[in-house]
Order: sequence, then C-alpha cells, then structure tokens
Amino acid sequence: MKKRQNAELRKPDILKNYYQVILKEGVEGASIAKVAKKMKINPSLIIHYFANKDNMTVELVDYMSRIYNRLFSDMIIETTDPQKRIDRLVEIFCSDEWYLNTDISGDFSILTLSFRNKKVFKHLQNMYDEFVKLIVRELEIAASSGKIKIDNPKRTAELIVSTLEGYRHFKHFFIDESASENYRQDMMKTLKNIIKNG
Amino acid sequence: MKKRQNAELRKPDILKNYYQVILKEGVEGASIAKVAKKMKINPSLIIHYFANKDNMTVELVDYMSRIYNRLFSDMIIETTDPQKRIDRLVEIFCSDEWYLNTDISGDFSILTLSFRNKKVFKHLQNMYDEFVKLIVRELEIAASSGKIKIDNPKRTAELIVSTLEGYRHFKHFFIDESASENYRQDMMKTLKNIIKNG
Amino acid sequence: MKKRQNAELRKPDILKNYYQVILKEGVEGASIAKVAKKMKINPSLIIHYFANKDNMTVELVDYMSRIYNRLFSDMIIETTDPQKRIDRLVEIFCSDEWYLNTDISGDFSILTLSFRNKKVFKHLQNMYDEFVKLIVRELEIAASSGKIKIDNPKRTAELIVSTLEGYRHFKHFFIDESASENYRQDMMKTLKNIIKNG
Amino acid sequence: MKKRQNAELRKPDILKNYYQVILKEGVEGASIAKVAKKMKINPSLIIHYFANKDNMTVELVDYMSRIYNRLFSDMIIETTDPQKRIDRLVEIFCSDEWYLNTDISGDFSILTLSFRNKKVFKHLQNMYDEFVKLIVRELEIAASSGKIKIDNPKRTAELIVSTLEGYRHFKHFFIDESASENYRQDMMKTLKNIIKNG
DNA sequence: GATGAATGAGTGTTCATTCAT
DNA sequence: GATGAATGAACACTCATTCAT
Repeated sequence: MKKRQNAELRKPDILKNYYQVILKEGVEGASIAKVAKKMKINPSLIIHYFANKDNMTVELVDYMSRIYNRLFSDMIIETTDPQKRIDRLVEIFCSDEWYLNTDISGDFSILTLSFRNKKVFKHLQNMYDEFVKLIVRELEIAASSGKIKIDNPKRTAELIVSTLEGYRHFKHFFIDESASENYRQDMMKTLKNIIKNG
Repeated sequence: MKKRQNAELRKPDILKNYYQVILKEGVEGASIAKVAKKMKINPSLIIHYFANKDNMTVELVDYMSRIYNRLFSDMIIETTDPQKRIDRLVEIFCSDEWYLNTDISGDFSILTLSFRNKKVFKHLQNMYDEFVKLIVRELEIAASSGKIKIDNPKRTAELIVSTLEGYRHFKHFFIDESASENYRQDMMKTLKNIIKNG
Repeated sequence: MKKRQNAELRKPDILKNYYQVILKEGVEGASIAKVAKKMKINPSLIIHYFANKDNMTVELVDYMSRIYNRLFSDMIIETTDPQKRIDRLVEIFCSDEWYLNTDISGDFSILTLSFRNKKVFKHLQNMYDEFVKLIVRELEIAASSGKIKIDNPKRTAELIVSTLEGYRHFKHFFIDESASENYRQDMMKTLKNIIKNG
Repeated sequence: MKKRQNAELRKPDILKNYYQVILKEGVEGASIAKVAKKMKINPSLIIHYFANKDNMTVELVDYMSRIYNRLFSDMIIETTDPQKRIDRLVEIFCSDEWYLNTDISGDFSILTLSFRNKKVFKHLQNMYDEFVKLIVRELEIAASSGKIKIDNPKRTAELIVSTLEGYRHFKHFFIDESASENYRQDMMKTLKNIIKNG
C-alpha cells in the first residue's frame, strides 16, 4: 500500500479512483478525501500530484477521453455488406456493453460541470467531435457502395450522436425489462430511419 | 427583508432560488446557505419550510414538473388541421423558449442525483410520465382525424421525449449559430419522421 | 390533540413528557423541540407556558420531588416487630420497584445539572432531606422497642441514603442476572450492618 | 498558538480540556467547539485527531481509566501490617485527593451518557472492572497474613466500589464542613465493617 | 515521495427564543 | 390558547489546501 511510486504510475491510478467516486457520488459530491480514503493514501498526496482539485478534474476528462477513443477503434465491424455494416453499427450503439464502457458523458454531472468549466467543456466537445468523425467514416463506407445514399454524413452523424445521448439519458427510466427492450428496439428503428433519410 | 410571508408564497420563492443556484453551481454544489444568502434570509428559515435538503430537492422536481405541464397547456395549438397541429407541436419542442423554461432535466446534475436518490428518481420519473401523457393526448387528437396513423401513441411519445432530451443535451456543443440552426431543423425533421413512422 | 387546554392541565402534561425525553436523551440532550414533537404541539406553546427552558427544568424537579414524597408515604410497612420493620425497609430500598419509581436522582444527568444550577440543587437537597427524615422516623420506631440501639439516627439514615445511591449507580453494571441478585443480597446485608452498627 | 505537535502530545491535551469542559457543562453540554476555543485551536483539528465526538468520549473514558489506575499504584501503602494496610486503603478512598483526581464517574453525566451509548458503557464497565481488580489484589495481600479473613474478595471489592460511588454522589450535599467530616468518618467505619464482614 | 499537523471556510441541521397573527 | 414565521447562534463534521517534516 505504502509503496513508493512515481507520478506516471500513481496519477492514472488516482484518476481511476476519482472517476469511480464521481460515478458513486456525483462530481460535486466527490472529494479528494473520499478518493484518498478509497486508496488508503493521504489526501495531501493527491494534492501533491495534481496541485488542486480543478486540475485533477480536467486531467480526468483528458484521461477518460483517451479511453473513449480507444474503445471506438476496438469496436470492429467485420462484414463488408453496406446494409449489414449499418445494422451492426446501430446494434453496437444500442448495446448494453456500449453504455457500460462509455459512461463519461453518461455521468451527466460531468456534463453539468462542463457548462461551468471551460476547459472541461473543450475536452468534452473534442470527444464528441471524434465520435462524430468515426460515424461519418462508417457512413461513407456504407454509402460508397452506392446502395445507400447519404447526402450530408456529418449532419446525419450528429443526429445519431444526439439521439443516442437521448437514449442514454432516458433509458434509465424504463425499469420494466420488457418495456426497456421494446424501447431499445424502437430506438434502433429510429436510428436506421435517420440514416435512411439522411 | 423581514417581511412576513406564509408557506404558500415563500416555498415556491425558495424553490425558484434553489433552482437558480443549481443551474449555477450544480446539484451538489448548491447549498441551503447559498440559497439563503441569495434571498437574504436565514438558512434555518429554509429548513423551517422544507425540514431538510433532500425534501427540498424532491419538492423542486415536483414544482418544476407542474411548471412543465402548465407551460405545455399554455402553448396553445390553434389550428385543427391534424398535420398542422403536429408541425406546431414539433416547433414548440424545438423552440428556444421551451428549453429556457424546462431546464430541470436539462440540468443534468439533477439527473445524476436521481441515480443516487430514489425519491428524486421517482419524482423525476413521474414528471416524464406526465410529459409522455401530454404528448400522447396530442397525438391522439391528430390521429382522430384519420389522416394520420399512429399505432402505438405511447411508444411514439416516448421516442419523442427521448430524442428531445438528446437534443437538449447535445445542442450545447453547437456554438456556431448557423450550425446550431441547421441542427435544429434536422431535429424537427427527425421528430416528424418519428411521428410519421409511429 | 389540538384541544384547547389551560395551564393547570397542560403544564404537568408537558413536564411528564419533558421528563421522559430527559430519561431518553439526557438533560442536555433534551430539547423543547423534542418534547413538542412528542406531544404533537408547537414548540412555542411550551415557551408560552414556561417562559424558557431553565424555568421548565426547575419546575420539573419541583414536580418530581412531589411525586417522590408521595411514593414514600405510600410504601407502608405493616408489621410492628422492630427487627421485621427494619428488614422490610431494607427490602423496599433494594427492590426493583423502588428504582423504577424514584429515578429523578437516578437520572444522574439531573444530578450533574444540579451542580451547575443552584435552584435545581436546592430542590434536590430538599428532596434528600425529606428522604433522610423518613428513614430517621422508621429507625426511631424500631429503636423505641429497646431491642435495637441506634445512637445517631440521622447519621445512620444518611449512610443508608448514601449507600443506596451507590447501589443505584453501580447496579447498572451487573448484566449477568445471578451476579446482579448476589450483589443485591450483599447490599441488603451491608445496609442491615450499617443499622446494627449505627 | 500554531505550535506543531503530534498525536502523542496533543491527544491527551485535548482529552484533558474536554474533561474540564464536561465538568463545567455536562457531557451533552460539552462541545468540540468549546474545547477548541479553550485550547485556542481550530475545531477541525480535534476532529483530525479523534475523527468524531463519540470516539473522543470513548477515548476520554479510557484515558481517565488509565489515570485512575496510575493514581492507585502511586498511592503506595508502605506498611506491611495487614490491618494497617486496610486502614490506609480506606483512608485513601475517602480522601479529598482521591475525589479530586478520579472524577470521571463522579461526573454523573458521563454515566448517563453510558446508558445511551453502548461503547461508552463498555469502556466504563471495563474501568470499574480494573478498579475492582486493584482492590481485590489489596484485599488478598491483607488476607494472606491470616489475621484477616475475606471469603469472597471480588464481592467485597464490588461492595466497596459501590459504597464509594454513593459517597462520591452524596457528599456534595453536605455543605457544612463539620457535618461533612463526620459523614466522612462514618463512611470510613462503614467501609471497614464491610471488609471485616466480607 | 509521502505523512500528518493545522487552518478556515463551508455543510446541513438543531435549538431557544421572539413576534405577529 | 395556539400556530407559524423568522432569527441567530451553535453544533458535528467535511473539505481543500498549506506547510513542516
């Protein structure tokens, strides 16, 4: 526990724990003390690494953003059939796995924080940009076959992201499992329609 | 300052101020003391009215819910033509006015709180229920003409609410005004498609 | 509940509830608010009757003292045999019933309070005086037969009271029931010896 | 004021001050803030050392217990004559010095607290246990000579402690000095009788 | 690198009390 | 007689942070 470590190892470790505390207690509910207690280290040590809490929060968004991006590229779509690619994409975006692993914006309290902290906002915006670009790329691959027509891939991608964030938000309120699954199916249809009409 | 008031007048006044503090500082960042200072009253007076902070938060959600409903009923749709009614409905939901006045869920930190506070969750869920019902009623009026067909109005309404929350969420990241307007237009098309396909 | 009452009825009612709260929460832990809540009346009403908390506490000691005295006179010793009278007296003082009903000083927090509040002290002192007098009377009755010799009944009575308060104090720490009973038996022997040697 | 200290020095210092505040204001009347003010330190420093008030109270009982024990071992009984040892023991227990230095249980408000706080109760119980053991040891030394017979040293010790606590309790009500001294003398006789009859 | 001492501001909440109704 | 509005002080405790070691 009290092993001497250096910044390179310790910092991501602290950030990971900080994030877990945020998920549990919200951004404003999370504190250096709680993170320190969880890690069984001294609160001063966290200050030692990040100078202050604000800094640590910005570094957290940075860190999460990098993880987010890696996740995108790992989600490979094997098929080459354009329609099937689209279907697979939609499926991924509505899968439980996706939401379990992309919870930064899902923890809406970080979003709220971003409205008050310009640095955090910028990094979050950048994260969405990257996400839109990824979808654009997919849409263009699908469109290149000629079978599917997408006039403005960027706009379509933005609509998809937007709709997905609505889904992420609203699905919490479906507790009945079958209703939840119905909602998920409807969501997938909606996304496909957005692409078809794009 | 020391004006005598009663619960009927004071409570909504406190809630209004509480909400403003939340928007500024986030749910966990908002404190009874800050609300009191803003109102130039004593913090214990707030406790006098709401017993504790949790209670106050729950009452806030309810209060906002009532405002939500009133706002909706005030936005009268004059026309009787079914298609025009739908168009008007979509227009309302994508108007700036709407988002300026229905920002409870828009302040995502309340959402976060709801994941940790069952009472808040229940009341928020109830608020969405009411909203879905309002839309269902509109859809049924439109459908009753026979010109428009909606198989499952509740599902359609849920998709609308979900998509709107995504819009509310995501539109913050459009800073360029023309891009923002384009996004709004796309959003309206998407909503109309959802209804058409419902 | 909200029946209109007058001071004569209401005051003892409040004092009774105040005392119960003290037993539960200690003198300093007891508050007007808690008493009011228990009685489902408004805290201001208590102030209305007693002007302030200090006053109420003094009136409580008064009230309890009266009850104490009444209890003394109710404990009749039927026998006339001097030794049996003494035995019966000792038995009474070591009975559970006695401690259940004379808990004013038993609630040691009132005692503590008395060290800081002269009024309370005086009334408590008076209560002990009355108690000593009662025992003196009993000792004199027993001694008048000639069979038992008590040189200084007042001193003996004081020793008895003192020893009894030690018993009241210490018996709480005997949890094992048989140990507790043994301790009680020893106590009774000790008291009898005090009288014999008096 | 801002002298740097460590736990070893600071904790007993805080406990000493806490105890003095308790004597002045009662257990429930004593507050962290009052202790801090008395010591001219910041209230949160007290929390830093004891985590919370409950803990501090428990540690106080332990601390007083240690002082109790030390006090007893410091009061050396020089003689080896068994009867004189007993006399000296009784003298110590009825000395002013003893009560000035062992006032934990004498502050009856801690006792009251112990009825509501199981931890405090346990630690107080433990303190009495230790005290009883110390007396038992003395009684056994005295008995080993053969001149004095004590059947059940533990029971006798318990009776002594109990009687002493009654003395501690009741002597407050003797204001007249000569009456007080007479009472003390009677008390000593009583204790000796208890031992003789043990 | 890591700990612990120390501060001062802030949190939600309780309390006794005053006053108007 | 009884309620509710309002205050201001106090409470235990948390927090971010600084500094010495």
